Amino acid sequence: MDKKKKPRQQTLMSFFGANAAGKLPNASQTSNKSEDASSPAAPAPPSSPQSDSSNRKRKHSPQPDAVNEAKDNPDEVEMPVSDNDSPEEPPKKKAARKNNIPSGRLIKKGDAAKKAAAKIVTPDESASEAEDKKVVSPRKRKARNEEKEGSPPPSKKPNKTNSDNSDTEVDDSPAAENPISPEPKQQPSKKKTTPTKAINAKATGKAKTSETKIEKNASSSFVDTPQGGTSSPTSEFEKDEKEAVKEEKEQDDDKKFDKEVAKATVKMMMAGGGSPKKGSQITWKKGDDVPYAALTNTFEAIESTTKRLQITADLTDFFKRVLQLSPHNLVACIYLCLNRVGPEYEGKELGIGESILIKAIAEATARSAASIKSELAEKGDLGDIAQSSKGKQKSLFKPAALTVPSVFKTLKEISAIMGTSSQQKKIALIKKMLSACQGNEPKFLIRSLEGKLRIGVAERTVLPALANATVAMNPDFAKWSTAKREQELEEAASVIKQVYSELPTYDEIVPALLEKGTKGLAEACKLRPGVPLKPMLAHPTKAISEVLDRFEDMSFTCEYKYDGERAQIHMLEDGTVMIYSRNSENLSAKYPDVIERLHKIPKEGVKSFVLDGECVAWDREKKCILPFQVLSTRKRKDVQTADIQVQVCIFGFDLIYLNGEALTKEPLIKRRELLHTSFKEVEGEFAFAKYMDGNTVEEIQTFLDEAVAGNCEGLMVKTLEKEASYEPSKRSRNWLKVKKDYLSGAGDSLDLVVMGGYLGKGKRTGWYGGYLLACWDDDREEYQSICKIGTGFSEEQLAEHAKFFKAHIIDRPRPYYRYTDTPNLRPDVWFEPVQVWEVKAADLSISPVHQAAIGLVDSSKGISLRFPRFIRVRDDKSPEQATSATQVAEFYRNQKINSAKGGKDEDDD
DNA sequence: GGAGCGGCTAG
DNA sequence: CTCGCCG
DNA sequence: CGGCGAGATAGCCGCTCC
Repeated sequence: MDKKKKPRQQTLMSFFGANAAGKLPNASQTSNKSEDASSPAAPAPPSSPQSDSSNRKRKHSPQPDAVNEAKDNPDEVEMPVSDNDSPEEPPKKKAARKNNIPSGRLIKKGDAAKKAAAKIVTPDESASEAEDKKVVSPRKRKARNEEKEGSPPPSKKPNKTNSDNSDTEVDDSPAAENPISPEPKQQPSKKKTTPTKAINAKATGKAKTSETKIEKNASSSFVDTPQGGTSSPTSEFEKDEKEAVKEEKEQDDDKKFDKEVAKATVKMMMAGGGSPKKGSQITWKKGDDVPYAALTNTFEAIESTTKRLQITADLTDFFKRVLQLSPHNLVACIYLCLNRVGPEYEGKELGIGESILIKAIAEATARSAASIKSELAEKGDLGDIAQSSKGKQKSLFKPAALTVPSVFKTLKEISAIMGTSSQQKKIALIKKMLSACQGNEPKFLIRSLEGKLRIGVAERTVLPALANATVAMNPDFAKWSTAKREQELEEAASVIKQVYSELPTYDEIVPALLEKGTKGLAEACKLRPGVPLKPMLAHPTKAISEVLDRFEDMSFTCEYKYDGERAQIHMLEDGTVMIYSRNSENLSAKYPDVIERLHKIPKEGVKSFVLDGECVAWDREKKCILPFQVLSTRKRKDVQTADIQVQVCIFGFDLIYLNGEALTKEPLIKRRELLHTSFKEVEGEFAFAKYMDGNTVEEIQTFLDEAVAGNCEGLMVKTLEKEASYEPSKRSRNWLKVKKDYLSGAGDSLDLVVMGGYLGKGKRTGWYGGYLLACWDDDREEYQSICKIGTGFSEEQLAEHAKFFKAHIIDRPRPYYRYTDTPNLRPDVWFEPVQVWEVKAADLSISPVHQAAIGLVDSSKGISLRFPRFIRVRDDKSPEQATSATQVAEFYRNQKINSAKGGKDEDDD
């Protein structure tokens, strides 16, 4: 692991000639200096002949050996050091003074040192007031810590140690809450915005209470609950029964998990822990439509905790009430919980985004879109904004209260609107709903429209809750023993998950459930061609040894992992063919060519099937696989076979259904055999995924190398006999993937300069959620944007960065910042070029927007990074020591070469 | 006909 | 992808 | 330690608006 990281860094360092950069801040600093100074080629002022001539050389030599070149001019690359005396001056011009300046390194966690250093670097920016302000995480976890035992947050903020003060401190210096503020001028005012669960939890006291309840309950008595009915006093023999159940069957993990859930659920049901704040619970008349508020109150309760069992319990409780009073609303409730307007494969989407929503809220509340936008930057949640704005608006007459089906129906309507002025129509519908909203409804309505409920609920929570609720409706439930309840709950959860994974359609499952209960469900809802099932997914692994560990003495197989798009191909008895994506989206319109020629593939006697495979771009002339980027240029709608540019080949690797029989329970070895006996390959159209059943490291390594050489991403490793069924719900990650990245040094590592930041949303409110990074082009003397980055940070780092950059905000980009000024790319806040980050990326690609190494690989387009992630701050590097444009270009060319010939050779260096 | 946005893929 | 939380 | 949910990334196509 280290092994891979290290060499790469060394490579970079050697490019710069920066001796041992990164080891000892001080040492390296001085040595850099001395080396610079003593070097005869020392950069010298901007106009120095040296730098000029080297520039020229670079420009004229058509395709020089880039490595050598970089080595030739290490000083030039590392030369300029940031300094802010004259910010508009290109950095290079300041190079002459570099020896006097401690460079961008300054910033360490240590306080005093940092203050001093920061001052030197930015005498003009009033960094001072930022300094003493601690960074308080807006996150719930931290607030919880305070609340619970007052343990200090993970960040080593010095003045945070005293927990008792923390609350007061927060109140005292609200500005410190958010190390960043959207507009530097208008400092965040007193009002502390809390998008976080913690504060909610604190306010209601709920999360805590329920925790306690659970604890207490586990050990001793329980309380009667209005919902659960009167429960028999089981606590004494609870334990024995639990034991009994436990040893009964030590099956596979997933079952165990279900069991745990079941146990906990029983407890909570008995304790009434499932019902959020009784007072706020909304009831309605039997047979009426469920009030929307009943749902949003449930959401509110769920949002206030992160405990999964608690969430399940809350949801269960809600479903129970719906089952009791308005079962006909259940489907709509479920869809709203999942934030969907219908089954996935129908592909219905709202077609609403942030900007449209802002407009709608603005109109509905008579505010300006601009003011909403700036509030959004501050608060990070449109739902909250809608809610507070709404409060001010008192409507003259009250429209009828919203109900779950009415909201659901309107959402469906919205998703159906298309064509001219569709946006206006959508806005009108949203306004109408907003005006009928009360209480906490706007918050969740808006979040639903945004497509992000952000309360911690998804399929894997809804399904068990649904199961629990159904079981609890059993008239005998109250009479059952604890063990019986647990068992029933567990079984139900497992059945529902199983059924859902094969037929992911609530429209069918729920009615069947209502009619037959969980027992008859599996019989009623079966895998069926035409309805996409959840695909089996793979778990990433870092090493071949990890694979061997995991599968120990089970038989397994390795397959090529093709670089394309997952394709689940269905053929019905009547010959209809459909293709679905990994997310159950219907791709049939995208691949008419595949559908047309699919009849050639099945052998005699195959009447219906569901086949799992990968759809890959295919070069018919060279008969080879093309990269994903080529595939992605295919049209998606109304594709006519005649004008298809990118040809495609399907690589089949699994067979899930054949001639009326589901094969999901069969082991892979049998499914694979059936696949091979039921279908035949057609060159350039259909092939079986290449596989190898060997099980030694050497064999696998060789196979992996071959796969990579054949333009594949790596390998998939799957069990053949034991635990080898196709059951996504059971263990959705029972397959492993080994990526080539691992082989070839885990991608490229670059050192990049931070140019600007984007305000975070949701749980990143108050910090920068992402940053714009650049490389340094010394020919053009400018920083060129290369990617945005938003991942790889811990929360602590997020806080540190925000605090650090606050002292380096500038009101407009430096003239030597090169980027494309699109709204998407333009940072919310610009920074001085003061810090270098090490960033890792999977790939480099020609970018339509980024500017790195422009003119070096493509005359008008720059290069960007794919999947960049933050590794660490490079305090030992000044911004002009960042990876240079030439190096970026070189990386880009290098990867092409490597992928062309198999990538194994550049492991080290 | 281009900009902006939404929605999908990928990891 | 990464992270943090939960069980 | 694995499952899950949430927040990020690049890049492409398609629809709407201007």
